Amino acid sequence: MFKKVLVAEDFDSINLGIEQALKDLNIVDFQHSKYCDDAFLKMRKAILDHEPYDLLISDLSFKTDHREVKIASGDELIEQVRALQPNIKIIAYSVEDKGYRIKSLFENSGINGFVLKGRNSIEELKKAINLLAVSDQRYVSSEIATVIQEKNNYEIDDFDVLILKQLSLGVPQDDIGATFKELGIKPNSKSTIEKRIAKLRDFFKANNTVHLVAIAKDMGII
Amino acid sequence: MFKKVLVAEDFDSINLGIEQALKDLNIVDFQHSKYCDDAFLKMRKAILDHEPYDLLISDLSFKTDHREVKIASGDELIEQVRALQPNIKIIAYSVEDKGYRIKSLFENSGINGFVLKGRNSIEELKKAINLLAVSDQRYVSSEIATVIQEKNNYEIDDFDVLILKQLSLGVPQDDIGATFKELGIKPNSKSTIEKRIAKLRDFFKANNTVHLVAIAKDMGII
DNA sequence: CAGTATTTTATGGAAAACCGTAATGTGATA
DNA sequence: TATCACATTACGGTTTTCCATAAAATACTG
Repeated sequence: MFKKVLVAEDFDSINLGIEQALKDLNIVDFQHSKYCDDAFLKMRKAILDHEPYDLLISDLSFKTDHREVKIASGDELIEQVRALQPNIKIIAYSVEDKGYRIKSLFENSGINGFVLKGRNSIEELKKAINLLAVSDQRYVSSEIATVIQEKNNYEIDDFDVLILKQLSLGVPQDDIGATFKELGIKPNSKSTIEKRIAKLRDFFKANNTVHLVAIAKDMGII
Repeated sequence: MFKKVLVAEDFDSINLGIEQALKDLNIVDFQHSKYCDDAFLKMRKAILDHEPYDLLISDLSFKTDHREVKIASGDELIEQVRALQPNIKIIAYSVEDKGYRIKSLFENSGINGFVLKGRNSIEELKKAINLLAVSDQRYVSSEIATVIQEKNNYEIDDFDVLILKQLSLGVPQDDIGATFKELGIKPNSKSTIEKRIAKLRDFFKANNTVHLVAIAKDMGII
């Protein structure tokens, strides 16, 4: 079982819940940080003290407040921790349920487990901890397991996201091409932009561009 | 102090946190429901048993799952509970931080307190409980207090929200008028719809309608 | 390298959105 | 009832978006 655990989570109420889970597993040596920066510093200090953590449980989104921070999101924290201490096990504990996002966490950020916050998530969290303590398998919340492997033949790429973002900022289609040209982004003709937007409308079954942006917002793509 | 408390909150981790807060206040008679429907049934049963709750702590948004529900959101739950048992104290405990929404909870749904989930929210929750137990004052999280009284000279009304909602659903401006006519909603000419949208664009400093809907989504108005 | 497919760009016309202005309707007031 | 203020509707012209088609550029293949 894990010997030393760090929890990065801003909400105090959830921290109390996680704490309970850890106690149930007889893990007594744990700390938590309400800011990513703090968490990272704790990780680094523990290494210097030759008492490194062997598990990180991290939320993904952190509220912003008066305090200025270097690491603003769990995504960033996880990536930096992975770089700092490659062998540590990392569990993301979040409400995020977009396959697109979770897949990326496994593939790009190198998490070992993903637990979806919800009605039964403390049990899931315990399961994840138990599994990762003894195995190098991945753990994924049961609810997510199906979502994560959905292969929508057409994958939204970064270019699509860029366009959606511009649209949501109120940039007219004509100007998007110009903006891209300035930024050195390759396809940038009015025509191509139009075509992509049409494809996105089609893909998301949106009636018009306003609808498209509303959907993209709902899905958290932008 | 409150004798009997009901907590409506779907996340188990947060429930554990709230539980801790109640224990700290020496409140031992409390239950929690992970679904609004359950919460409402519990409230009703308690009245029939002549042992009604005297405090409801409710989240606002509940995840949807396989289960079919009548009451889907904390907003609805609160309104129905207020109708069922007018004298009960109700605290909304949520991440919602839009002044527009919170104001409406006080004015239309009749909550007595609002506590914003966050890094120090359990303490705030305790304060709210302590205050409402002895007084009929409103309690509002300190962070929110400022936001809530911002008086934007122009108030977005229900008609505006209706239009924004239609737009976000992909209904073309021409058709919105027609839709309103069918529903018997009064101003419904193409011209008026146009004018209102223009006013909203102006108010939110949106470059175009796509931008407007993106902003409205961000602000949680729709 | 020629030939073919795919992507990007260009173009023009139709539809929708945008914008100002004028006409009409409605309610309050004296 | 007359008048004023204001909201609603109507209308026309301009801009932007939408959509189909075609040309040009690029990538792929034998």
